[in-house]
Amino acid sequence: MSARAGIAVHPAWAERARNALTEAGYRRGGARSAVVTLLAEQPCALAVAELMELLAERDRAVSRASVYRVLEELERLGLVQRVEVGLGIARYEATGSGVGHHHHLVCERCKRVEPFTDEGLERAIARLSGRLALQAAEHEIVIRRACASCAEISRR
Amino acid sequence: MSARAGIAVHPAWAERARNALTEAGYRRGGARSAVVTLLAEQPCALAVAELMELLAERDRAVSRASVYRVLEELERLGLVQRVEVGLGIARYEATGSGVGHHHHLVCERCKRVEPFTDEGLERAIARLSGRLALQAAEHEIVIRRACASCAEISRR
DNA sequence: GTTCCTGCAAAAGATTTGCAGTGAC
DNA sequence: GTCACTGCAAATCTTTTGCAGGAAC
Repeated sequence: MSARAGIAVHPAWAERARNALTEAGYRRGGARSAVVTLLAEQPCALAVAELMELLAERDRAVSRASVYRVLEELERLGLVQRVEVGLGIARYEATGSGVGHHHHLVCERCKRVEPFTDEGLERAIARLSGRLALQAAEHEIVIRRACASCAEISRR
Repeated sequence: MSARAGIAVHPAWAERARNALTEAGYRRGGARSAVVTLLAEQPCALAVAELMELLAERDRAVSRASVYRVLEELERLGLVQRVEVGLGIARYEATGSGVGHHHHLVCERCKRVEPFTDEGLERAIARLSGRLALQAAEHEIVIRRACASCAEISRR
């Protein structure tokens, strides 16, 4: 489903996150560190359940309550973004400088979520921001369709 | 919050929805009709709670279970779109031909949801669809920022 | 030693489901 | 009269909160 262990996809983000947490007066607790480390290894947004499973697999289980609490802190600091892909559960991913900006493609059939980027789309959003006088607005684009493998299956 | 009563913003949609339901073998029950009528009057997506309140105000209260069931049927028929704006609750709105295609601006402060349209964005999405080989993909764009009145307040 | 962090269990919301009575055809 | 529709209540699922013990500083 995603990076197995140890390979930080966003090393700069991980460091920034730890510094920001320290500066904000948070202590370096085990649960908090584990969540930050895990998020730094993910190429795309994870659901809380997935996050907990991955943490448990590496013998660093964290309680549900702590996961939600840590994610909330990180979101408030602008380090994590909550992504709603339309299936009733929230997903979370690292965001901000040091992390590639991307949007999401959601498969209507298997529910898989994949990241994608598009220059033209970003330009259109930038122009739109000017028109609507939005400063620093976050944007999130979700496109729903059948993913490659599911489109294949339904074609049979 | 939205249209008060009786003024169908999407008359063509209402008729299409009723026909589609009939063709799909559904009977013209009271709850089903009430929900379709209400949705046809809304310029933007409603939460289930709002929908129930509006129905109750016009003395055509519908139970929560029925509202969810009707919305699910309509969604499956492609007549209604579920919109997740990132606050833990789903919103629903009429969609398809006869209804203006739009996206959503969500205020981070007061949680208000407003519709917006943008030609450049649509063109960018159309080009993107070609690139990703998506056929008939639905897209949904949510932009979060402070709305005009909230931006005003926080500036004081 | 103090204050924050964490896990557990319970609570709170949103949504779904089971079932029995009511209404459409 | 039959079968679908609806409402109620209970169940389920995600997320949040209260609290007591444990860890960081």
